[in-house]
Amino acid sequence: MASTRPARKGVATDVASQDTKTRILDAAEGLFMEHGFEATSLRQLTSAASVNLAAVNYHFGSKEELFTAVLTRRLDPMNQERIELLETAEKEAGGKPVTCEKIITAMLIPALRLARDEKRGGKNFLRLLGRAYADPAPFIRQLLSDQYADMIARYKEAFSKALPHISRQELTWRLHFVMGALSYTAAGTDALRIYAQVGAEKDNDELLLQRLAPFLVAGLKAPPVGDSRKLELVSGD
Amino acid sequence: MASTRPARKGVATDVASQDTKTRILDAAEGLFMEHGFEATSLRQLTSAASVNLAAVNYHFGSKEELFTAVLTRRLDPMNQERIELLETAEKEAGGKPVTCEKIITAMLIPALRLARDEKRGGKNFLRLLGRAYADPAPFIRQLLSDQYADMIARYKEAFSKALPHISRQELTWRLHFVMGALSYTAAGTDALRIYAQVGAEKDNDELLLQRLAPFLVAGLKAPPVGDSRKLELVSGD
DNA sequence: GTAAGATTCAAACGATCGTTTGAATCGAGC
DNA sequence: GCTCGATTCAAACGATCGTTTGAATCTTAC
Repeated sequence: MASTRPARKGVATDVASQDTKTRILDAAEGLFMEHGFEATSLRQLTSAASVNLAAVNYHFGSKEELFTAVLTRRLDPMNQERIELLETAEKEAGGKPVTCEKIITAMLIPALRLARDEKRGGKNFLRLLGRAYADPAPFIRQLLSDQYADMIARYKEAFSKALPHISRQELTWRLHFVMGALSYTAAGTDALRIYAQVGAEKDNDELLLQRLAPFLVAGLKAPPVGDSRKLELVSGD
Repeated sequence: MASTRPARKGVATDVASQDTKTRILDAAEGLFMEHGFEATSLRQLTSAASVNLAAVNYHFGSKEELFTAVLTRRLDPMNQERIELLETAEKEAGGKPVTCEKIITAMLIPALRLARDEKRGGKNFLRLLGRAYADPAPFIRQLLSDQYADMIARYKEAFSKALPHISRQELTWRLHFVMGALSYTAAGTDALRIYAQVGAEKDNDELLLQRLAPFLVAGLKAPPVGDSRKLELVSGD
């Protein structure tokens, strides 16, 4: 019996298992998105994927490792593309700072492309990702932290050059807000049913990002607190 | 040996059950926040509350109804306070529109007050609320929709007067982004461990909202898309 | 064909889940 | 005293969970 991991041997091993593994990953992506990690059972998952119940533990080791695989499959390339787009923009700008708008755009485009690629998860994955952001499970926190560390560091550096009047500390917070609005929007849980009034629109994804980008850029460019006066915490003049 | 409560006995029925119900609600608030709804079992919950396992079903009917009670206990007063603060600001402004800053402040203050009131859940509840925002479970979606409908409608009206150049449709989206940044920040799952650099600060809550408010105000005031030119979706000159 | 390993399969494992039950216990009103 | 409704309690319900097992099946190399 294979204790932890079946050692790869032949060529056919990978090809044959790839099909089963992919079916599991696809089914898991949809079900984890729809019901969450805990509420999705391996039985309904393997049933939806038309594979045997034991296949998950055989190919991935455990339910948690399957979830990790589902996330990394899409997240790794997306964040890689984000970094590449940023580097391209930096080269085009020569030595000068990249504009705030272009940095945000570089950040949003890979997410938009992923949302549009129905063959590769489409909106489902972004919704799953949005959920994962709010999940306190340690293995999820660790996973996201690892996956995002490089990308966030690069973008923080770029924003710092584009917005020299914003302190690093302030920028850290604002990037946090940006990721919050982005992940919440991506999750699209429609908490307050506000989509009801705009649901008739088509091609929601591109339109969504075209609305989100100016909002985020304006927030990032906002004058720092305490510049002119403090926020008034109590109403009154 | 029955109860460690020598408490006063008036209407014994209500007082006794109130105590048990409150202990259940308090324990549930912490555990749901920490592990989520599905991952929290009634056995660990009732054990933490020092009540019998059957007490949850006796007092609340089911696990889902308990979750609903946990949320509404804090959410109802908080949103009520939000509406009252907004009405106060509107009266102070006479017939003129309330400024965007004051509207946002009226929205954030009740959340800040709740986060500070350790006796009534404190930060734990806001984190739980942030998680609930990203949960796709139908009964949670319905609950939040019901709880927020009035408040959101009132605030959208106020923002519409303060920002007459922003279309209602655009405003709907931007309020969505605002709620996203707010709930994500409130959840405070520290997804990317960005707090590490600012963790030394004290009184994080007030400081947090003082940073969040200008960010959101700037985003709300941003010129609408297509005002001067479209967002460039591909990098170029 | 045969051997060896990779993969699939049905079945069961022990554990834990939310909920229900019926008796025991409590407090208040007569 | 007693009754009666409200509450607590231990115990069990049936169901479902993630995981493991060992044999059956398939694939590849000789």
